[in-house]
Amino acid sequence: MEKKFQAIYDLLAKEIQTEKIKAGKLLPSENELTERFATSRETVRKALQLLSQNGYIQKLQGKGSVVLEQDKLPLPVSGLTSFKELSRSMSHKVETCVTSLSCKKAHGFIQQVLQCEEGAPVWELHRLRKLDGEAVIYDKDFLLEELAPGLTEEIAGDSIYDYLEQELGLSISYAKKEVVVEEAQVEDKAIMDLGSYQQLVVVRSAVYLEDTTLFQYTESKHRPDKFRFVDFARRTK
Amino acid sequence: MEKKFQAIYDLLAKEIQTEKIKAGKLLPSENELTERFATSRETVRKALQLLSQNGYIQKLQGKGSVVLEQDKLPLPVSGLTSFKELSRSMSHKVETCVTSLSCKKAHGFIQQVLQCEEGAPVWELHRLRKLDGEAVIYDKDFLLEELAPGLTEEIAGDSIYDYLEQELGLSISYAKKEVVVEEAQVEDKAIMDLGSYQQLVVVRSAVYLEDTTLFQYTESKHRPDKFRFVDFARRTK
DNA sequence: TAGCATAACTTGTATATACAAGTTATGCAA
DNA sequence: TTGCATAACTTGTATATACAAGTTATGCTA
Repeated sequence: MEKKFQAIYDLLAKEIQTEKIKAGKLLPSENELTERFATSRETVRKALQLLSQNGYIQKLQGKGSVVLEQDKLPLPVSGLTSFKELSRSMSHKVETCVTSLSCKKAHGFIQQVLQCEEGAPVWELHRLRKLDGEAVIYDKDFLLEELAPGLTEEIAGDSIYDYLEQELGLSISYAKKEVVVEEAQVEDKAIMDLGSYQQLVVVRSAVYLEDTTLFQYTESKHRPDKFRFVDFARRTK
Repeated sequence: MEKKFQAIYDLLAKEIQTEKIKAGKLLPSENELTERFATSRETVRKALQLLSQNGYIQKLQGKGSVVLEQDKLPLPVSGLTSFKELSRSMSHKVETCVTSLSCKKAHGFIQQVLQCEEGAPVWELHRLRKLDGEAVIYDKDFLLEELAPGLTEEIAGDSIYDYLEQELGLSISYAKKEVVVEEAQVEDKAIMDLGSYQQLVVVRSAVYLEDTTLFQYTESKHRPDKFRFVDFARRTK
């Protein structure tokens, strides 16, 4: 059985997305929702909390839950969205080209960031991302071989996250991400359509599994004019 | 009386920060904490949820709550951190210089983004941020005059958020943020120490109050080599 | 000893109840 | 009509209980 609060979340999220409930309006009260879904108020509140965290609604004590504008709504919560998802929201033609996939022995920098044994087998995956025909993003992924033994070029060309979660049953838990601007290297210029750009936006991210082990390290280089990062931050404290 | 779960959160967060509880170790179980704080399990769970959201711990069903590494812990949750906070975590000399503060009548673009009446009074605040003596960040803030009537240059030179929250009692609720790279304008080059850089990282953010009204719009231009954005994303769904 | 079922933990979900705190509409009184 | 107390909403916090689901250690059995 699917979790109840998740089901309520999905249903309400869809109603907001399809504008069945319009922005600016109030959601039905917690008590009404409790009755409608034949559940307890706490369960409804968990669903509403999720909606709030993901930018669908804004809760106001004493008033109710206001539905927020959705047109500019950023992706779930930045940081774990794949290129595929990203392109779905923009309306562009997207291609992914695997330029290399090899299994190497970890050493030096990679061994250090992945926190694995010296010489442990590690997938090194290079992917070139094209947006409307132009090569504008270059990804280098490093992931532990023992955790994704069946990786192939075909799989890698699709969404890696989908493969990890659906096929391997690994559940990705959280990611740390850093965004900086760096000088384009000679090899970057050879691979990507950089035009006269001399700098690249570099996104480095570490993906952790549920057991807190570091699983994947990615360096993603973006042509500056095609880079866009959207973030939705909520005040917690 | 302070909220109980918040108090528990503060206490545990401090213990993690001061490494009284070390990274990699498990937190006491929910039942133990319930007893220790003489409260109910749900209250403890709310505190733990906050700790998890802010990257202090990682909850694992059946095992417990693992304390995460804190050294690389990014700022609270990106998006609402002020320049002052940012500089505190890095160890650099920081200066803020208010280059202009004026109250203008809203029109055109600004009237549109702030969603206010044509001609409504709006503060326009320009600030130059220096890092170790170099002018590397230029902020333009626009905020509704009626919500911050007593703004002065002195206040603006400090942290605006502190002023809004502590002095005016306004509670900031959430912010949308966009990060892109754009060509440096002639006036940018005149104001900032750009060297040979031709592009700037531009962060545009909208700050909302609890009643979901847009309150402040900020455009922050960063010299690319001094820009760094850190994000901590947690899988929600 | 080795293997395995099980007991004893852990966190996750769902329910019910009570009252606090904030907002809004009602309706009485001046 | 105006003003104000109040009632009737809303969401927020705190508590108690029950069972599900996942992990780990115990200890029995072969």
